[in-house]
Amino acid sequence: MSWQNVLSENGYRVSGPRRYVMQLLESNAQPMTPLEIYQALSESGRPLGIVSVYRALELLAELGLVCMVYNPDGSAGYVAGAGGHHHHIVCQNCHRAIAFAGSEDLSSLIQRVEKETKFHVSDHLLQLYGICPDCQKALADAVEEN
Amino acid sequence: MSWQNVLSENGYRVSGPRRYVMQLLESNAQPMTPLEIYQALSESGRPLGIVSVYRALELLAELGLVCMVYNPDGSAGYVAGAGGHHHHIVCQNCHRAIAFAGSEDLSSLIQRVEKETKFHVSDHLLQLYGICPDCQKALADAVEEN
DNA sequence: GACCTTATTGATAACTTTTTTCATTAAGCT
DNA sequence: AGCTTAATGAAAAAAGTTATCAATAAGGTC
Ligand SMILES: [Zn+2]
Ligand SMILES: [Zn+2]
Ligand SMILES: [Zn+2]
Ligand SMILES: [Zn+2]
Repeated sequence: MSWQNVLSENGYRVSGPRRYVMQLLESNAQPMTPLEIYQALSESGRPLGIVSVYRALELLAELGLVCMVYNPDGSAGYVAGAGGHHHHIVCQNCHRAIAFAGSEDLSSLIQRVEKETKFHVSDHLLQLYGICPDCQKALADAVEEN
Repeated sequence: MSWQNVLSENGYRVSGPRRYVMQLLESNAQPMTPLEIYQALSESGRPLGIVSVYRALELLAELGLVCMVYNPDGSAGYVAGAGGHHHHIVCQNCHRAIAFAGSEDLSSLIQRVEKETKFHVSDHLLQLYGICPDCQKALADAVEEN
């Protein structure tokens, strides 16, 4: 189901700002802050109030159409969400964030921790950090040049 | 090594504000925001500028003595860090955060994702969410009363 | 313990980010 | 095309964070 349909079927309108924000995030793998989104859209001739960016993000996040990605330094940004349970792997060099399916097997870990802490685990947050293929290549080339 | 020693050995002084913040976080399992820390300390007769809270947290985080815990809603707070590689499990009811050792086995997951995405994985962020033993009991009791 | 040096603090102000308010606009429906 | 009302934009308020600099106190020396 397209994000337009998700909006409609939940009784929300497919408005300009929502479309701009969604399309921008879909076209850009780097997580973006509200301000960055506002600036990018303004520069590309899609003037909208920054307030609308905040409101669009709030709604899109609620509907699971975008999600937050945390950087190791604690800063965070939004990326277009893949829908369903998934996680992101983030490049520490170019900050690109790629989703990977949540079919991971954490069950043995979760069982161990449940036994250890007596907690009941029902959810989790997982992100991987590393270097993307492009940056691996770029970094390797840079070394060669020396 | 105690956090006092970590400060000293890195050339930092064990000052009042740093002590206040560290002791508060050590005595409180719930992640706290800078403002919450400031208010709690003010109320308990340890007046300090909120600026000092920010500065203390920045330094303590850099030294790995405190760390950030993310709530499912995107908000975040600081808890006293256990040192070394570890993660937190957070109670969705009382927000208590307990550390668990990072001896988890994510290697098969990481290998799968590396193959899938061609990324080189070098780090990760993992948090579990659930219900702590106390809250399990409290919630069960609440049901019985009906 | 008194004294010295200098890292650290606190108060203020500046700045950034987020939320509120409300009149105006436009999305979706008929 | 016209209607209804959700959604937007501009401005202001509120909240959160960072910068500045004189005053303070931590840690070392005598
Ligand atoms: Zn990269
Ligand atoms: Zn998962
Ligand atoms: Zn609990
Ligand atoms: Zn780990």
